[in-house]
Amino acid sequence: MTSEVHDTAYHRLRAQDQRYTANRRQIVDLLTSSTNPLSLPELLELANGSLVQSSAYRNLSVLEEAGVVRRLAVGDFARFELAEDLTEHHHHLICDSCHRVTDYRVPADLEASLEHAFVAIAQQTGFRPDHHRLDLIGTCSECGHRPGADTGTGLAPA
Amino acid sequence: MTSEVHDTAYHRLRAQDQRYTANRRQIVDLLTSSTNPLSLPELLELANGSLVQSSAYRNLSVLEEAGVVRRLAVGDFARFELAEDLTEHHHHLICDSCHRVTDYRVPADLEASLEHAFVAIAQQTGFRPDHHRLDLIGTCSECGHRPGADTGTGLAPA
DNA sequence: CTCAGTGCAAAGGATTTGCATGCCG
DNA sequence: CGGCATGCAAATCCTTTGCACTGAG
Repeated sequence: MTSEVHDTAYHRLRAQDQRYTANRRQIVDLLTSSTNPLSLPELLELANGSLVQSSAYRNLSVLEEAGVVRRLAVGDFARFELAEDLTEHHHHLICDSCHRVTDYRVPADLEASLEHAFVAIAQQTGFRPDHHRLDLIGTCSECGHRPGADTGTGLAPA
Repeated sequence: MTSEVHDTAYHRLRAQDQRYTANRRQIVDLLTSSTNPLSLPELLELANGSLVQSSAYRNLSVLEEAGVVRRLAVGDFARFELAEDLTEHHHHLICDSCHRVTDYRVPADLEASLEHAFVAIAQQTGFRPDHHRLDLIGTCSECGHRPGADTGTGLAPA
């Protein structure tokens, strides 16, 4: 399954005349093993010094353009996760306090109702939807206990 | 209706020992008359030189804390709109190309289904939802005609 | 008078880019 | 070999902050 992700990543990069280098592979690995979207500092920390900021940003851009990675804008900085077709369709719980993001899913019939509504929207407005986003914004269970927690970097509090 | 918004804004600021100054009033005016969330450059442009960047940011922060304005993170920069209880509940069509945002609404029964699902999520995860966000990401009708359009600033192309 | 609000300029922080070097194909 | 990927450092862009000044109560 994870090798399948690498396989897909490889082919999508190839399709854009890009290489699937060790650095890019490691980024995909880290995103694959994480249960939720990662900020760049988090990614660098998980890589334990083997990734460099600027190259990581560059590689994330390449991966994003190849459709392997998706970039999210949460709070003041970006978070990255695998493209949806490499994971299961899911949505995000976003904590207003610590800016951490957790995945969740809704029942299939609700997703179906949403899709149905989007078709109507598209027809009415001429907007061509690519995907949707159903985020819940609030306070995560952890910050519920520690009011005011906010690390700024998106890293776990010390 | 618009004077009602000012009235509410006034009282919410007062509740935080803040004044409802001419600058703040103008920001609320501009947000009220716009049909969609505005970036800061857009706001300044609409104000035609009568607003200053740093003060506008500061006032938007004050208005946000008072619950008059909501800040969105779209793409690389922030966009601002009136708080939801000063408008109707709505969602956003976000154009991947020009980063412009348009409001839309879904049927009430679908909103009800969503709320229902969120209650379940909250119980399962301990996450305490404040509000939700149902964005459609794709290409707006305008960019569908002009592929690749992206002004960077969120301002309309020249 | 006093203190919050304002404008200007400088600082800050996330992200991007220029450039010389290293390595894959 | 040739060109893309990499790392470092400097630059960029949005946003925030420091500071002196102004105006309302």
